Amino acid sequence: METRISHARVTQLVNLLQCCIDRKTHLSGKILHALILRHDFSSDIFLGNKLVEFYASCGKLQSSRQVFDHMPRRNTYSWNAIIGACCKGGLLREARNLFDGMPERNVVSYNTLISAFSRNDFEQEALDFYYLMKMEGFMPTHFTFASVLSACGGLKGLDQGRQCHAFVTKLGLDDNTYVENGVVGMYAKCGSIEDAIQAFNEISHPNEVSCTSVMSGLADTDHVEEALQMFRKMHEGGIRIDQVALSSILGVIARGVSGEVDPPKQHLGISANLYGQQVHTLVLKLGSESDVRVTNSLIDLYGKCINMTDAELVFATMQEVNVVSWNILIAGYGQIGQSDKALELLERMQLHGFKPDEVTYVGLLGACTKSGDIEAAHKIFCQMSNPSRISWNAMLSGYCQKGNYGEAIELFRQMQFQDVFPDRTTLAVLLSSCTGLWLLDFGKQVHAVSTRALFHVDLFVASGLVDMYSKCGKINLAKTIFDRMKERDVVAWNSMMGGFALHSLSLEAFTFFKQMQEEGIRPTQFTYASLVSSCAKLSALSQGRQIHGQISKDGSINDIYVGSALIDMYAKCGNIEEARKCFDNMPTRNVISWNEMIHGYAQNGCGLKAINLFEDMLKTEEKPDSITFISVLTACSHAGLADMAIKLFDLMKVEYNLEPLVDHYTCIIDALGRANRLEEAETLIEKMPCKHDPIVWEVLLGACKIHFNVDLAKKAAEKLFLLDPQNSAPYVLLSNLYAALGRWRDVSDVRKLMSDRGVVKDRGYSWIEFKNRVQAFMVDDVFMSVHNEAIENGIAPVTIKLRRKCITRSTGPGLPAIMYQDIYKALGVFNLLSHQDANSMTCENMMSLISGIYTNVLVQFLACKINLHEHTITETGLPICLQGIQCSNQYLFRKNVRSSVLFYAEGGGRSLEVDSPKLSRMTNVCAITGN
DNA sequence: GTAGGGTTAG
Repeated sequence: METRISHARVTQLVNLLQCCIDRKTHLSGKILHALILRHDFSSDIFLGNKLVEFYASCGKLQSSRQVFDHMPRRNTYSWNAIIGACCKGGLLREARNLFDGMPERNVVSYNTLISAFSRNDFEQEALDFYYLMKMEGFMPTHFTFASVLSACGGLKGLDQGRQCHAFVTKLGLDDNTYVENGVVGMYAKCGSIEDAIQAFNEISHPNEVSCTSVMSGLADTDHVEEALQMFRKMHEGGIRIDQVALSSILGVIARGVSGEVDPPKQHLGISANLYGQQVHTLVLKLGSESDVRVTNSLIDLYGKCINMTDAELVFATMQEVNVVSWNILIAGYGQIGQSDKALELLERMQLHGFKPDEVTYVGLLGACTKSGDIEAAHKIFCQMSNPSRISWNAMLSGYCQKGNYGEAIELFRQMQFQDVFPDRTTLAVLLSSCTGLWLLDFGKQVHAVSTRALFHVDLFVASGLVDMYSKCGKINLAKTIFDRMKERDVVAWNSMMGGFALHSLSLEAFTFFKQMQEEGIRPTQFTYASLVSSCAKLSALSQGRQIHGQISKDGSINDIYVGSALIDMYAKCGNIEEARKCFDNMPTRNVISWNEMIHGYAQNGCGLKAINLFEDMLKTEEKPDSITFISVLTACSHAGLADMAIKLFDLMKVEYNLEPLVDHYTCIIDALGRANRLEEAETLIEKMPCKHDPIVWEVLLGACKIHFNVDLAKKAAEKLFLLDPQNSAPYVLLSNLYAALGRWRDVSDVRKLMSDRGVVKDRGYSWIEFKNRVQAFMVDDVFMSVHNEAIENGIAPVTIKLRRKCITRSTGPGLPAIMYQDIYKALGVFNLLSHQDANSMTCENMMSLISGIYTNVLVQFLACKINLHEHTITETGLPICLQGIQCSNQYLFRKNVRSSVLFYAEGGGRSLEVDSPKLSRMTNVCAITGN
């Protein structure tokens, strides 16, 4: 009797407690607790369990724990209740300890833990518990799979996810809505959108959860348009649009605007604001404006649409605001570089009692960086008490974006002292700083660290490595890393193509461009800039024009770097009017554009125009830099304006505070040399800080050759023998000077000296654009091997007629043997052309042809053969594109200046840094034998 | 008694 009464009492109390749990009424529950104690019911396990649950539901974890600790007897439910309470309160470690110590577990114990770990972003731990559960012989339920599938999605663990899916089907649990949605969500999160859609289609009654999962999955895989359609279908199909769906669709639209989507779908950007307003209306209609997460998504979208007015408006009318809302606003202003507004918001939020968190500071850092105030960013960074890796990264990338590479590297050192470990972003930023400073050794260290941390296969890190190695001169290493990459995006391709362009591996650049388009990667302005620069290096005008056309269609034409590259390309192809047209059409110009145009005039022998343009530039905001002066000084020397060169040289030092580099001195020596002011040039060299740099002596020697000054030429050559013993240039130059004077004995003496000392003339390469293909020719290489390779590869070989006898007779006696060989080689190339299609030969083609070949004599010889238009020969006797290449190398490779100047000016034979195995691998290469 | 889809940053 007594027990029956107490049993009824207990049931009554349990029911009352359940009411308190449902309504989270703390006070009433506490009164019940008091009642339980007073009537000595505290030994009842069921009541004790309910009390644990009740306190947990009110967020009173401590009380929960107290009840549990004082229970005289406990069962599995009691343990599950306290574990659940800890999970609810976020004390996962505590929950785990309790789990480990409980005498007997059941499926619910596992499910509770799995769910909690999965929801708190500890997906791997959640899976570990799942595997443990199976090992201990517990059968997973639909509750288990709902969490486990979600964990697989969070880990992007497609394989584990598939295994779970299979197991679900095997157990026949695949008809549960939660599990079905779990499967869809898992595939969507893993990026396997086709599987997600298939799983979705197999659901008999999809609900708002299923639809939202697919929608987000579509957006994450750049199918923004389809994601929008999904939302429309959902709306029309009468499926409930809840707050999660609203928040998600706003995120989808925001994605379409923030440039994370391929360019063709970017038109969403234009209408995103409109879409935003439509969903905004829906939010109001459904009464969801009270949900912070929905309104936060809304202000985020307005912010991304650069519609800060509406963003502020929503913010002002929000019923509830949290830190995230403030952060979104700050990021919105940061994105448009309004750091003052962002800082003002920081003050406002603190005034309203909100404590800025890490995201706030990162947003502020971004705002300051964007507005260019990197010192302010650093100040904010210093105020942060314990910056996380993300904040360090934000600061590092701020420095890197502004070109403060040294600071970035220094900051990284500090980061290490603080024991903050780098991640992929850190390494990528660091690599780009190494690249900026050409710190190959440091870059290699970063490579080693990346490899150890297994980041070297990461898309961003690997692209950074490719860029670092190629910009630091290790193009083959760059290529190896590129080849080993598992996935490649447009940035990776751009890095590689930029490397090829930089190293004058233009044919590789073209091949890669084709390949990347075949793989469906859309080129960006960086791609085009590299490619156009490659065209420029080859003087490949028709390819250049084609690319120009594609650029105009693609909309990259207004890019400042693409524009500058086009100017360079046209100028190098001798098409100065078109270069100027590009320059005039540019919506904005920077110092690079000006330099490129001035340089273009200079290299095309339009010295005065270059100087005039330089004067125009001085009237604008843009300040000339070191390179501007190289261009304009080159112009002076080519135009024979030695005094002007000296005047500008002084201006540069005095007015613009620019320290003259070897290149500037070289220009001055060249200008004086061409003007036959050789003694003056010599005196100047002696006074120069860089008088031991071989290049200046080479230029002087070149000038001596033009003006037949044997004494000074000998002196310069002697100097070069000492400074650069393996350089063949002084021997060739000197020998050619003697040859020009008919001093054949001296010629053979120099040749003998050269061979005695083991100096070998480097090979030169020539190339030609013909029938829309760029063909490269290698001098002094084994013609037949390449020829055979071409046939093996199914490339139609081009016939080359060798008419040695004929040439020897036609040019007559008097020229040295070496000259015959050169002419013979050149004519080999010429015959190739004339044999194929002499009539269609354009002036540009011819310019391309001779740009790679030899001496003044030869140029004139060929010029009269094909009636080359008069204006293409400049006052110095060198063809336009020839000078262009000379200058282009000065621009990029200081080390090659010496060889290229000589090579092109005199036919010494040293050429660009092309390694022969690479060249012979080119499919469309032809080589011409010497001897 | 335990479950699924959502907001800010690099």
